Amino acid sequence: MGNLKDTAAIALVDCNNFYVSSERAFNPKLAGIPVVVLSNNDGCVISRSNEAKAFIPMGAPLFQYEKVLEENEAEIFSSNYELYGDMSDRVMNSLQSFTPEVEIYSIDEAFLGLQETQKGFDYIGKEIQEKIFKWTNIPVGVGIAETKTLAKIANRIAKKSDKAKGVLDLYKSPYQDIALDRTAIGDVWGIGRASIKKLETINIKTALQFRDADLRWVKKNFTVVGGRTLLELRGVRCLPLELEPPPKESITCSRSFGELVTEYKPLQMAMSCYLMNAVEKMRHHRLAARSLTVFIETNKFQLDSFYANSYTYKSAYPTDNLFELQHWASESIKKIYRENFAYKKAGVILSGLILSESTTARLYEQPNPKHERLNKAIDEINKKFGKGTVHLAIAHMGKWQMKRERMSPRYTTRLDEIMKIH
DNA sequence: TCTGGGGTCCTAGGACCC
DNA sequence: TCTGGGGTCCTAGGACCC
Repeated sequence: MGNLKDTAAIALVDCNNFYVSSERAFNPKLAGIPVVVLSNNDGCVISRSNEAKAFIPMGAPLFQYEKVLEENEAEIFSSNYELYGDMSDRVMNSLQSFTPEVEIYSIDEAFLGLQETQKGFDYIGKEIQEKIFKWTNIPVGVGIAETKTLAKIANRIAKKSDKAKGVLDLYKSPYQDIALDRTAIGDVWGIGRASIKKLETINIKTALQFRDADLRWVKKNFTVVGGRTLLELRGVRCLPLELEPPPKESITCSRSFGELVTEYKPLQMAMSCYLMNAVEKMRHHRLAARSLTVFIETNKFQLDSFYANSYTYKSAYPTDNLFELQHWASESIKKIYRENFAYKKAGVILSGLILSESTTARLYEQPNPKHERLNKAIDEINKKFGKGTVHLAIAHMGKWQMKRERMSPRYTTRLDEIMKIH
């Protein structure tokens, strides 16, 4: 971390409407028209092209907007995470060619550490934008400033303003005060709904007002987190670039069902399926879990008949063995399942994760070596033939599976779907 | 009929210990 | 009788992020 001290500026590179842009990257017919991508289960709109932003809000439930979408001749896609994940890798790999100081912050965002050069940051920003588009077909915005929080603000303005054309350098800029004055407090990274409300009562409405507020008061009312945000707005770097991804603390797999589930059996099957996903990911990271949480819930929009519960199974012996975890899961579901409820959603959380090679030897119960070999075999097959090729017998399909009625081909990761390009 | 999923960090408060 | 006080660990829940 010491070598990062001389990083002059931080750039935030953020893909525009990332899921929509990924769809467009392989389908030129989608250019210039309204396009939206839906959440799992085709429930909500989670990515919109600029044309679609004019008439549909973020997070809009599809059923409320089907008519509007049709009137505007919008193209609608189910989410295709294999495609987006692969496009994300391409963008992130491309960014590495500009600097080794790349923090992958999310599927569509990265922070870059930039050194001062003669070209100037604005020039570098434009270069990044141009090359990423050339190499991946994904348009990005670039915001540059002293800190992550300021870079976020620069990025936001860069995307909104026609003049900036997606790149804005606010590093030691005389325009910083103007930028902060025009940024609503709720658009500051780290300031959410609850904080907006609290700040309203003392008449703080802009990023500039927050920056110039009393630090002690902010710390008292918004903890150290709020204090950091304030200092970052003043140009004091509190959030360093994290070049190595921090070790995972938990892995979740949860889904809403395509159809409501009342019976025990299909619930158990769904849970097995989610567990397999989660365990596959966990083993991929060479981790083992100390505890497993299972949760179920009915439709949260129907409060009169709502039931939700969870149970956490804990063991002194962390495990990465699917069969053992399957046992933990079934024990847990038994404890929280209630008859006569229509369940809408369920999930599993693996937590207390540690590196699997550091699991302590067991004094009494030895893990079954047959199981271990079988687990390894499953890893191999899934790696070779794609996720979820091998299932536990109990994890077979059912009506609870999610709807994905409008999915595009997985152009980049499935050989059999590559040829479907129009 | 239909309303996503996957994370982290922080704090307060209880249990427990000396 | 006037009911210490500090430390640590754990958990639940809030807040926020993409």
